[in-house]
Amino acid sequence: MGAETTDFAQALRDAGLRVTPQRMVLLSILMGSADHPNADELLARARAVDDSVALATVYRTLSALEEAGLIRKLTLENEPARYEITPAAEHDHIVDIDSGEVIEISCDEINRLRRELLDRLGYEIVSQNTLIRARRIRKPRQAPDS
Amino acid sequence: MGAETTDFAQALRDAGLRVTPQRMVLLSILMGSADHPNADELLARARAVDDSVALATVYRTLSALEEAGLIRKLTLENEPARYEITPAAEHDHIVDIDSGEVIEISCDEINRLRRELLDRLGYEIVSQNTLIRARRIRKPRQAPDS
DNA sequence: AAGGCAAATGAGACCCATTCTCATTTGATT
DNA sequence: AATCAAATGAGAATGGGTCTCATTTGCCTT
Repeated sequence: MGAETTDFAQALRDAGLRVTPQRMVLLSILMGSADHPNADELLARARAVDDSVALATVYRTLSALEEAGLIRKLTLENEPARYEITPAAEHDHIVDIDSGEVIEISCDEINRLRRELLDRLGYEIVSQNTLIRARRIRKPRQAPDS
Repeated sequence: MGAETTDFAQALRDAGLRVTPQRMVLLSILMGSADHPNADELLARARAVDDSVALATVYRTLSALEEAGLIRKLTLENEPARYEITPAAEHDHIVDIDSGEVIEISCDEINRLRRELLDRLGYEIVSQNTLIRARRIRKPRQAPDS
């Protein structure tokens, strides 16, 4: 029993990584985060659970999880990188330049066009990262979620 | 006269910036570069013309030129930012993960879709940066330029 | 053409996100 | 339980980028 816990441990093992409390904590924090925390924020949240976690371990774990494809790193301009669980559906990110908030947008059509375009150029996409800096001008026409 | 030289000086003045030899050198280097140099490379190229240019000036000038909209900063993952003259036609960038080369792709259709999508969410795009890490799989179907 | 002054520069100190080192601990395997 | 490579904590080191400050220089005024 303890389906989620087992999942994390199994996911780590499947990725060829040892199961350590630090990795379990970080993975569960990321899995349970609706936002996109950076390394410092992750350290703070991890320490709330296990106050011995070191920043170096956060970075090492994030690198390992990223390499294993379990999480994704968002490289922003002029601020530390943020992280998210690898999304099932590919999506891009908007950074609200006034609030600093990061919003996800899914865009299948854009992704399809991009893949086609790259294919025509003889490339295969390894990863892609679209960062849109934008300003809110009004309420959305329709709720983005649900 | 010297149309280009005058153009650079005028562009600087139009942006509310003083015309200095350092800025002229950097602007002309960027204008004449087909690649996407980073700050160190720009320093080296600038010093070939005027060996007193300082790295701090390169960064300050790049910030000023970016703020003025004359150039664009490309924030990459795990490597220093690169710069390019603000393109007439908006385009995205492919980083060839094997060669490190940066390739431009224009994608009007993608840009249109993106603008529409953001508009529907109540946002106005301030700037956008798409970075595609890709691997060459074969020769392009058709030459990308001309 | 000369003077005045805010802006720009060069040099180097500094900042800060991230990585590295190394002594110690720990997970997995036998 | 013993073994040992992998992982960790703590703090030093790295490196891209920014800041400080004394000096220089555009540009404006006269």
